[in-house]
Amino acid sequence: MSSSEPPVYCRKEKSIGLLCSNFLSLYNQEGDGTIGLDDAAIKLGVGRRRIYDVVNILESVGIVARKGKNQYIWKGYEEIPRALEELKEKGLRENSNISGCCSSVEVEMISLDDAAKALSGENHDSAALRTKVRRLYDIMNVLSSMNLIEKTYLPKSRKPALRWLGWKAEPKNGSNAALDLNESNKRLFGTDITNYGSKRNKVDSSLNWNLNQKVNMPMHNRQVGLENVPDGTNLEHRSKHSSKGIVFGPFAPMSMPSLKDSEKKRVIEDQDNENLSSICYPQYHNQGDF
DNA sequence: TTTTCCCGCCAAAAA
DNA sequence: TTTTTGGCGGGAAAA
Repeated sequence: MSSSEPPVYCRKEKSIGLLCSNFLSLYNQEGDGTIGLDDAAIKLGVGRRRIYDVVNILESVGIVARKGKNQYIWKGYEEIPRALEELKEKGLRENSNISGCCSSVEVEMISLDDAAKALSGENHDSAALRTKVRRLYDIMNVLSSMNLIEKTYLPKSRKPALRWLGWKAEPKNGSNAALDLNESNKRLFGTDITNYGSKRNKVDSSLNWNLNQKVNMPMHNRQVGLENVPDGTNLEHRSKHSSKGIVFGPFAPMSMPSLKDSEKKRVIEDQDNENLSSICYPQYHNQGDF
């Protein structure tokens, strides 16, 4: 009758892409550089499982590195080129070429199911492929939240695809060959709180939806007001703490090694399964480090 | 309807 | 053993 709160469960507010953005915003200018998983989970208002999702991908890209149990360290965005290059080297080393695409060593755009196909080797199980696609969505969302890739569609087939964006180091403007991700960025960070403890199908309408407002903004000037939801005990404080105005650092600071047109989205394949050998491994094998 | 993909069960590695 | 990591797929929101 009277009190009719919009009890709509909004799925987008719980996405890992958003979680990744918040994670990066939170730990970017931490001088300490230490990242505790529980701390991150609490501060970002999600369960530990979701932190693993984000952190694993960030690790594969070099932004963070595992330090120990429940401990990661912040490496920074400048590690991205190096990490991607290593991933590519390893991918090329262990696998002559990827099954599926055999043109250049790098592709700037592949369809989703081509990627899933490549990740599955010769396995043509529809179930396995579907699982792969699900993982791919996860990875795509975090990588695109960092503007490393972009979700698009094939021009011809209208099928979902990913395009490599990277840092636009295009020596095309005639200026210095430095990077310029100033205005060429397409998809930008969303900045919201990630979780407020509402379930999937049922919503607790007893909390305020305090969403931040900046969603589209170049990365250098991105500012986030982080809201911590302390394990869902009292989430009744509205967004008013602007004290934590975090400015998102530039993606690639200043001294970017001259990365050629290499570094493709090999990240995805590698992080998902590093062994694209002749045989198909139905099992994942994440980072071979310790 | 199909596509997208969040949630969390639960098992494999660590501790 | 307990705890930490993280595959994996159900199934519901979104398109």
